[in-house]
Amino acid sequence: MTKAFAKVSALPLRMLFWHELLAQWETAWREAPLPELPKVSLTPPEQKGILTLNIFPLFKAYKGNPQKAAEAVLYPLRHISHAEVIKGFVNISFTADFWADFLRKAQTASQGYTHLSLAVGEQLMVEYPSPNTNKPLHLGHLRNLCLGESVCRLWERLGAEVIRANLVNDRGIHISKSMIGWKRFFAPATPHSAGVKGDHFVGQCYVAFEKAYKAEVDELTARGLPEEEALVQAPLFQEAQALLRAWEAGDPNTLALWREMNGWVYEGFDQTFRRMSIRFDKIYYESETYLLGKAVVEEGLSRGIFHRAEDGAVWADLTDVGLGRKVLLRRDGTSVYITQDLGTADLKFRDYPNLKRSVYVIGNEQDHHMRLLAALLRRLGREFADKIYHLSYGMVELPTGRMKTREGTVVDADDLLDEMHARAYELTDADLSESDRHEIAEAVGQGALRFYLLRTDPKKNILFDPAESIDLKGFTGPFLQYGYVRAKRLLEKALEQGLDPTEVRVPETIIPVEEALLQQLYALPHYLESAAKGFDPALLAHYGYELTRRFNEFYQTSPVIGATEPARSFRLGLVKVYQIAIATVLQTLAIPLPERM
RNA sequence: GGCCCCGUAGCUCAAUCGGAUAGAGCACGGGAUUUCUAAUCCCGCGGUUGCAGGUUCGAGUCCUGCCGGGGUCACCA
Repeated sequence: MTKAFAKVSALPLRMLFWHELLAQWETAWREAPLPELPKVSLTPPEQKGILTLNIFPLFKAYKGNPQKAAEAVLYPLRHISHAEVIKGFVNISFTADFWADFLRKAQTASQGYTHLSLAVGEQLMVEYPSPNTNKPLHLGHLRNLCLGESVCRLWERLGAEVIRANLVNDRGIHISKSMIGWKRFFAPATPHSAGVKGDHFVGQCYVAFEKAYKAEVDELTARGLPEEEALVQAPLFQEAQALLRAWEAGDPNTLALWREMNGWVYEGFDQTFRRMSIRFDKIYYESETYLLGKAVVEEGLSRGIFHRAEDGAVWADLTDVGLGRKVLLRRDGTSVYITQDLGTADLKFRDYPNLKRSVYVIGNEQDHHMRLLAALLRRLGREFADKIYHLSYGMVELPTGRMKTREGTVVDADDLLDEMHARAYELTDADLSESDRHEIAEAVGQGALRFYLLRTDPKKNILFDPAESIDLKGFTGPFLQYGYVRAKRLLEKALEQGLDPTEVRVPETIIPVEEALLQQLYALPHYLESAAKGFDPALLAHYGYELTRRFNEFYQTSPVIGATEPARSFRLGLVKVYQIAIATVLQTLAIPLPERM
């Protein structure tokens, strides 16, 4: 093996970024040719090496001789300074030349490092967070917003064009309830006159309705009416239904109030979106798409795909694909939730015919619903049906269980953002100006919250303990932000002394803390790709943490500016590339970069 | 009841296509600051990966059956 290695090490060296290097190796292995290609992974920290080639699968072909298998695998490879075989693993290290070159190139070339071209020319739509307009945003929406935005940014890193779309559920019985709540208990007040943020104001109307409605239901059940009956017969519910019919009939007064109240809500939402640096390229309103859905159902009906029951309701039979039967139009001809989704799905692809993917960021409580949607579109023969991807995420739970409006346990988004800000403010340097302190507090508070919501596998539920709330130490957003700030300040100091991080000299030796950091830095493109393709920002969050842990270890133990050449310039380059990498991670997770902390 | 998701240290979470001695944070105990920001670093403590089988060179990971938790199966959204 050493012999084979000596041969290849004589080849000229050229530093390649992750994807280029692996592609080159794969080509070499295919030409070799090997009975099977080895898997490449990062060498675990306790082992010496950067990359590990797994050659277990080759044992059969090489009669269980690891040395022979390793030789065959290593033969065509370049850039390697050291290799050792342990069991079925070949751990390899890179030369100091390679690393110096890497540190230079990573500073000047973003393409292939912080920006990849794996999805260039692809267009993809991400729909999030699609709120109802009867209540303010809550913690669940925050998880949705963080996930959605991060997934968008991940795909943009891969070179894709991303369309951020929001679907506003602006019609339906819930809006009618808010309107009645306002008429009964708040009119003629407005958010302005009440001094309340618009979405919160409308939320209060809704809650007021629900409270009065519940009182009516209680009274009816006390008089011996079954609850099902009481829920329908309560005067307030009747009124809400009448209002919904008036809305569908286009009653001018109803529409005017509806528009005004939705306007209040949008203004409130926009404030929160702005605070979170979220903007949309396209906003769909259900009030504008639900009729399209009805047309789709009619189409399916005329093509014999759906059928009308005797009572007039329209059904789809999906029992053959294990999804049972599903109503698409009520017996009175009005549309249900899935009806409008059919119309919206069509519209998205009419607006953007070249979408490679249409992503829906929606909680896992709607897994079944999304399966129905895809199955219905497939049945309708929509060729885009398979381009739909449901990014299903788990719910945010409290120690007491689910958040419940009725029990007042809903964690409000705006309140939480304020609380995080206040918490972070306490840790800011009192010598700074008030405006600086608030700017840092906002960045760090949001950083903590966003990291917290992103660090867990999307499909898993999150347990949110309001008492303990969000940490600012340990495995947190501020930990990564702090690493970024440290690097930034160090580089500023170096610049004051006229040091140039791009002038990276080849060090005599690379010490373990440097190599551990280099390994992580090198793997950035790998994590960007995995996180994007898996629609899983948590992968990147963990990467960013591990990266920063290693940076801190390096920072704590190894002087940079005070070091002697050539170590100084090499370390300075290392710090610079770390700064580039951690900034890439934070930006992709949509976590703010504070200037100082 | 059918279907889907989850179950890893006291708590919150990792573990890449099935790979090395299952790793972090919090909490707890101890230590580091004349040096580029200590929101940091180092050391210690902590495990029958829910249970029982199966597949194979190798299983937290795949298969089967149980147990526990959550979701869903609306002419609600």
